[in-house]
Amino acid sequence: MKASGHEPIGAARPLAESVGWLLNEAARELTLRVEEALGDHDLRWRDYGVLVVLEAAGPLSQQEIGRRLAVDRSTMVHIIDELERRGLVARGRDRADRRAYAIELTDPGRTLLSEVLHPLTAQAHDRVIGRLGEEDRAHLIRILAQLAAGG
Amino acid sequence: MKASGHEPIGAARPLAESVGWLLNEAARELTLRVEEALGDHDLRWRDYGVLVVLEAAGPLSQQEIGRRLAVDRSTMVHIIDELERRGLVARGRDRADRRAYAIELTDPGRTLLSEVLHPLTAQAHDRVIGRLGEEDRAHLIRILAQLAAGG
DNA sequence: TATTGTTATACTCTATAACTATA
DNA sequence: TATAGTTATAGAGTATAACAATA
Repeated sequence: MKASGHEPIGAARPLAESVGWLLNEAARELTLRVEEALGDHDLRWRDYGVLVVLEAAGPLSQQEIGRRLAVDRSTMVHIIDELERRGLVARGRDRADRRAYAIELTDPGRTLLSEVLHPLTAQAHDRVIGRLGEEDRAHLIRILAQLAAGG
Repeated sequence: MKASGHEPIGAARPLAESVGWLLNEAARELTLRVEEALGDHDLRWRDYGVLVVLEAAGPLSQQEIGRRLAVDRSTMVHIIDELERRGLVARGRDRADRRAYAIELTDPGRTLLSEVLHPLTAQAHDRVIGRLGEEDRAHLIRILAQLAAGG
């Protein structure tokens, strides 16, 4: 370990200088703000994620939505149950595979998304990353995308 | 809303382009890698956080540690219980306030941190942010610090 | 009165395993 | 035999509220 050619990695650093820590702090705060905003409409971060995925990709099976959001299919059942109960999504049938649903956005779901939820979450985002200059913001997105791509 | 002077914030964007999403993805992956590494020593992200805070700040009360890690004091009890049981921290008494403990790193705790845990977590970090060039890495840290400072 | 640590408790979130209907 | 959805259940993690000792 000592011969790894790196800076002294065992050195005592304040937590506030660790990338991992900072990354988690930033993510937590942003998630918190977004959930605050969504809370007015009794929605969670996850619910919004489902709606956004459907908006971008079109009808998907529950399992496929779960795969994209890293949520187990048994957990997806409850999430879709609730969104369906509120009329934001509908459980259509996949004609090619009758085991699977084709979960789709309803018109009210699509409208809520574009007229209320997107603006709200964008505002929440801005309250956090608005602290950054335009250039830093673009930089941040590019770097994060690079990290995500490597996963 | 329409007259806010912004880009069309209601536009359908793939989730993968949202800062919030990317931030959470990056944080989750990094945390996962770090926990993988710590798991070999039966420690969690939180436990490591406690040790690092103590290493950087010296003896602190349970509540103060919790405040810095955003953990409730009732939850801190269990975390410190376990770390104490394993001899990594000790519950010293705060002479100025006999209600509070002065939680301190033991010598084995300090040694484990510098000889094992710091190197392990640094390696885990590197496996994630090593994908970035030196310049981007510095940039990322600076930007995240800026975000954190604004909180 | 307020605060530290503690305990018991309850709640949220999530995954596991077993089932059904289809494939 | 394998897979989508479902259900019941169990586990982890956490916070809330009340209590004792001390401030």
